[in-house]
Amino acid sequence: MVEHHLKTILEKTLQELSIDCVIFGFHAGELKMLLLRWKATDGWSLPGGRIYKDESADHAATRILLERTGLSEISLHQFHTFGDTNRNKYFTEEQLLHKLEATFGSSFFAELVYKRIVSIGYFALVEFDQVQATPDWYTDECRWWGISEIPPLLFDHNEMIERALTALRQRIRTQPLGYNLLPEKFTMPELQRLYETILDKQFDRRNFQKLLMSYDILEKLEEKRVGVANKSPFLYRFDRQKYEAAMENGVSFSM
Amino acid sequence: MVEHHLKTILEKTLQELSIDCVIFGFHAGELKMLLLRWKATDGWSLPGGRIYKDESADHAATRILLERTGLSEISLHQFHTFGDTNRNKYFTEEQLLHKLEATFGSSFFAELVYKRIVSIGYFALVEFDQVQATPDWYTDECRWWGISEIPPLLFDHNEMIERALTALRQRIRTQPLGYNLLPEKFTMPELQRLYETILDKQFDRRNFQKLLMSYDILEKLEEKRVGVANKSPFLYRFDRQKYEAAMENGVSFSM
DNA sequence: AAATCATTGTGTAAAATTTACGCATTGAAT
DNA sequence: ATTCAATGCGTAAATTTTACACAATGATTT
Repeated sequence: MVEHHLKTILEKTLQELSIDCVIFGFHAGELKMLLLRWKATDGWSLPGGRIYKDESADHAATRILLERTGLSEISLHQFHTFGDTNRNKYFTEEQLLHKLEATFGSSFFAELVYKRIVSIGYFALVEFDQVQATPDWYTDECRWWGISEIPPLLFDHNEMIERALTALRQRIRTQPLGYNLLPEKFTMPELQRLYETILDKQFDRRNFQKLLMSYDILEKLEEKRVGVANKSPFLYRFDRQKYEAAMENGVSFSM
Repeated sequence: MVEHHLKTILEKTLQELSIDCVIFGFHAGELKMLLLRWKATDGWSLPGGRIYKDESADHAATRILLERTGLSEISLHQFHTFGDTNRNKYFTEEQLLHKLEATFGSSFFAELVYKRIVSIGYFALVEFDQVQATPDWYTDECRWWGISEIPPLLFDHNEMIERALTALRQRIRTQPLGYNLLPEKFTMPELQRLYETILDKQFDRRNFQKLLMSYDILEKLEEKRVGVANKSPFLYRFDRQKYEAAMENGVSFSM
């Protein structure tokens, strides 16, 4: 089964290139990302895949995101291309080949997967509860990991996550963030916690609110979040149009 | 000759990937970049090349920069990977194939070069006068073009330049710039003109000087530029150590 | 030789932004 | 009924950014 799949895919896709996606979610006050456990191993990796011969790299990334999460219409950001000759950074060659053989059931196929491949890295921000985490044909398990508990991953995927985070942190300084990452309605403290988590920094809630409101992308609703401890906070929602305008024109998050 | 070279190279390099470099220089108050004219055609492109099978993408970019300019020890920045299925954006398929045939002397090789290739884009900043502009084995001419006079280029290279410029403009906001782009000693107005050219914006020279001096990367020399019209300006030089520290820690160019 | 003039060197006040911080209110939990 | 942690709202201080003027220089012109 796995062998058949691999053979078919190898024929239809580019041989020297692949895609890897860092899919960020936000839950329980922590930044999380989706990881996959390779069949019959304890080896984890980022969601990734190959590029069909008649498919653009961007399309491949979008397709992979859809396959792993069920989500479409999510914007993906290409952040770096990983072109080292040996991208097996953490394990020994023997360890990695052993894992690959366990997954693919033959050393022939393991070698094919092990050979030099350049990978284009994309990251995406998705709404945690909307994700239907779905494994690959070569993975047993697909689940969220908190950013602080990520284990040593296959290939150079730990470095990929580092770089994706750097790119995200760079991005948050000039683009609004939260749409697709938070539920439709959210409170100001929730939005603040998202920013604080990504930048690993605390903000004064009064100044944070002032700055975010100055972007003119938030709509304050009549409703409040009920049933929560203490004073019930107002709910907010992004104004789609204004949010997109702010993406175009850029903002300056300078806290 | 060209055919032999192509055959040899095709064997030793990755088949589906290439590198393209946007090499920026600064001269006569204008931002310039190196372009190559393909043999026996009027078609211009960015300097580029293939990646050897045992060579990292970064190394290939460094090597290409060295081959075209004679310069080493220049930092290259990967800014985007171009993965569309059809990267011939400006000419018709017929026009492009015609040019490639003129260069390679056979439709067989033209087709090989025409097929789908994903390209990793790098940009570099170099000192204009230090560059020994050297053509490829498949190009007749290598020379500087002012940014405002760039013609329609082969493949998607106009888009590449746009993206490289965007990346450079992004970069200048958080990293110091000028080392490797200006001669060793330069005046404050010269440095300012560089910033103004890249960002296409004018600054107040007093505020500019104050901000740049606040980075603590410049050494003011005793000397002045002589023989120049009007009041002779002081010369400055980057303090290599402090410059690199500022690259690490980042600066905030907020004018 | 004197006058001209474009360019450079230098400092300060006003405006805008960012930061710091206090008190009243709410509503679940005690 | 009281407590208490979290929220809503506003203002003063500090810092940063912006705006701006006049003296000095030295090649060029008269």
